[in-house]
Parts: sequence; C-alpha cells; structure tokens
Amino acid sequence: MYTIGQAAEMTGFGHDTLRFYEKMGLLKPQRKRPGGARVFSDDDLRLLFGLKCLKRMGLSLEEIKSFTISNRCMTERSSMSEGDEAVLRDRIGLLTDHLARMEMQRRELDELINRTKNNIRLYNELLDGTP
Amino acid sequence: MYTIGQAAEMTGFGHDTLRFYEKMGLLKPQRKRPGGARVFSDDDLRLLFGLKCLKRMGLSLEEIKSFTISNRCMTERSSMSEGDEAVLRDRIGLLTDHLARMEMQRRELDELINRTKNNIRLYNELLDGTP
DNA sequence: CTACAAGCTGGAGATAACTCCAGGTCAACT
DNA sequence: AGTTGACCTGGAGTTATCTCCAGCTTGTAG
Repeated sequence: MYTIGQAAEMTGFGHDTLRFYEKMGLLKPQRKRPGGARVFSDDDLRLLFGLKCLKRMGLSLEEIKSFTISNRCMTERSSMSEGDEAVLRDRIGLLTDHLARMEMQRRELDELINRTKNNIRLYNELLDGTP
Repeated sequence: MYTIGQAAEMTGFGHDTLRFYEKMGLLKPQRKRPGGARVFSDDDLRLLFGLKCLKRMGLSLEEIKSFTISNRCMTERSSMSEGDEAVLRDRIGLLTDHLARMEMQRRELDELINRTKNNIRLYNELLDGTP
C-alpha cells in the first residue's frame, strides 16, 4: 500500500498525472485515509506499469482504458453465469482486434529496425572506406 | 509530381496536415506553379510514408524531424570531405540511440503480444469449459 | 500548540498535433 | 465574362494529455 507520492516515484508518473488518470476512470485507488487520501495497491502499480507500456506502443488513454477494464473484469470473475457468455465473446473480439493491431505494429517495427541497421552499416562503411 | 490533393489522398494525411508538416520543416515540396501551389515528388511521398510509420511507433514530430533530416543528408551526399566525418559520427550516434529504443520497444511489444495471446486463450478456455 | 510536509479539490494553463475558416489567386470549362 | 474547383495564407479553434496553482485538511516533529 503506497501513497500517491510513492506511487508516482515508483512508476515515474507525476502525482498530478495519477490524479488525472483517476479522473479519467483509468484507475480507482482506494480512499480510506481520513482526509480522503489515495492508497495505491500493488495491483494499481501493475496497472500503471502496463499502462506505461501501452502508451509507448502509441495507444491513446481511451483505448488503454477499454483494454485494461476488460482485462480487469476477466481477472475479477472466476466463474461464469449464463448471460455473461456474450460479454465474454465481446471481450475476446476486442482483444483479438488489439492483438492484430499489435502484430501489424510489430511487423512495421521490424522493418524499421532493419532499415535503420542498414543505414548505420552504410554510414560505417562510408567512414571506414575513406580514412 | 503530385498536387497537395493527390499527395493527401495517396498518403492518407489531410491537406491541412501536409501544410502543417511543411510549416514545421518536416517537408519541403517545391513551389513552382504560378499561384505558389506545392508540387510533391515521389521522394516527398516516400518521406511521408516513412513519417507515418515512425508516428505509429510513437515518435513525436520533432523526433521524426531530426531523424528524417539526418537521413536526407545522408542520401544527398555521395562523397565525403574531411570535416564531415564528425557530423557523420553524430548521425551514427543518433541512429544507434534510435535503434536501441526501437529494439526495447520491440521487446515490450513482444511481451504484450504474448500476454494478450494468453488472455485470449484463457477466455476461450473459459467459454469452452462451461457449455 | 505550532510548523511543516504531503494530500486534497476544482479549475486554469500549456503543449503537441492537428483541423477549420474566411477571404484571395489561378486555370479550365460554358 | 462568369462559374467552378483546387490551391493559397494567416490565424483561430479543437482534442488529448498533461501540469500547475490557490486555498484547504491532516499527521507528525519540535
């Protein structure tokens, strides 16, 4: 259990950013302390690290929100009732779409990495070839 | 040689976006037509496609700017004079840093893809396991 | 008991990256 | 000559994502 200052320090976000994420509904730290101070759990921190990663992948906070919320729902329920099946199928669809996008992104990234390696090699040859 | 409208259509950017990129110095299409209309070359289009790719990787326009400008300089010169060597080394440094960042991003992306695949699998088992 | 650091809130301000608009130029068609 | 459509400019407006601020509460150290 951490204060907002500790959570900020550990995740590298600013405290204002964490409050902003809460406003957006990305995060729901508990509020039990007298003045209404936030209490961040290890789960909250994990979510924040995941968020940071997704952000670096270029997802918007809204996308991340729908993504992490569907994930959270999954881990919360261990048994299923009859009507939940459709919801579950929706989530599978969402995740599958997201997966496809990430895989495309990976292909692009690979190509970019290769092109960059090539450029670096060319540069080095240019250097070595003209001493 | 293309008009701004054609370039916009082909690259998927809006025409205002292309003008905005020019204002930023990311792009310098020729301006030979009477009213000062822009003329986009195949090189300009290649640059735009590369830009789009880099953007999807999460780079800011400023980062892309320094990156594409250093690349453009490379392809422009085929022979080297003595003082250029230091400049060249700088560029190699810039590209190498960028490469390292991209490779880290790739590792993160891989992990994320695997986690997502796992989640999808778990969901599907949940569905299949409770008919 | 006072001082101080760390939290809190609501709202304003900042930045990046567009996006739109009014009013003007220019070439081509009718 | 007039209309139309694509392009031009400078500048205002928008959206997402923070970032900062003034003024208040609370827990702890001296």
